Amino acid sequence: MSGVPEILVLQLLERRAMYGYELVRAVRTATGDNISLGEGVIYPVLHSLERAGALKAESRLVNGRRRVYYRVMARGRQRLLGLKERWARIRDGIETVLENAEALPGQSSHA
Amino acid sequence: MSGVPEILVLQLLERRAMYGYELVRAVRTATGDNISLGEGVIYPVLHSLERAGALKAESRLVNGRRRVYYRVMARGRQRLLGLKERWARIRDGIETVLENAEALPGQSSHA
DNA sequence: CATTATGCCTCGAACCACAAGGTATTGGGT
DNA sequence: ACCCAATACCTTGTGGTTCGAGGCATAATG
Repeated sequence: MSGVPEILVLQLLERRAMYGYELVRAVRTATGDNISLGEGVIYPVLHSLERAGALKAESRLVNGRRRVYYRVMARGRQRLLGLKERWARIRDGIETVLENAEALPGQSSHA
Repeated sequence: MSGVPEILVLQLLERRAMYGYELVRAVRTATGDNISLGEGVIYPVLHSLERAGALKAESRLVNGRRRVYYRVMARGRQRLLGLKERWARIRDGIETVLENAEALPGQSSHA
């Protein structure tokens, strides 16, 4: 329905290349602690996006530890655009229903 | 992640009792054609909400056809409140990421 | 009398989310 | 020297959501 993990991953990677473990923390901080995705979500998303040609992986060695950096390819940017439109429709649809529901019963004060 | 169908069903039923088939069209029109949920989504949601005590079903016969009307119970209103909060967090989290992403790279023209 | 619309439903598949585990290295504490 | 936390990768199992594609039955329309 929402594709929330994908949209977050793609958008964050569009700003700069990151590796999975870093992305897990980035999602939490960049959403103002509103959304938190575990490694069990991030890694599979990363792999499927790479298989789809949306991301390109590059393995680097830093401090003796292996990091797999991902950067967005053209196909990933396209996909992000589609997800954004889809997201806007869902958001608008829900907001419309929630607002109309509060507007009808009384003149109310809203929240 | 989002619980979009549930929140729509609960919110629409809070305004007035409806039956499943009616709800399918109500979702489409109330969201301004932004969201469309099939019967394969609506009916299972209705049933699980009823099992959870959030909805109460009442079968009526109209024009020789059977209709199952659902209305929201106290537990359903509570659930809706929780879903709304959850929705607000997800929405804010995503909007934050999407906006910051466009604000940083260049001054851009946005879309 | 056949097709459409109404109205209910379920099933299989795909996806999402998470906790829990597994592997390996670095760095700190004691 | 030893252990444990943090870093960094990964998968697997379980459960919940969402979806499309059907199946069933009656009423209205052509």
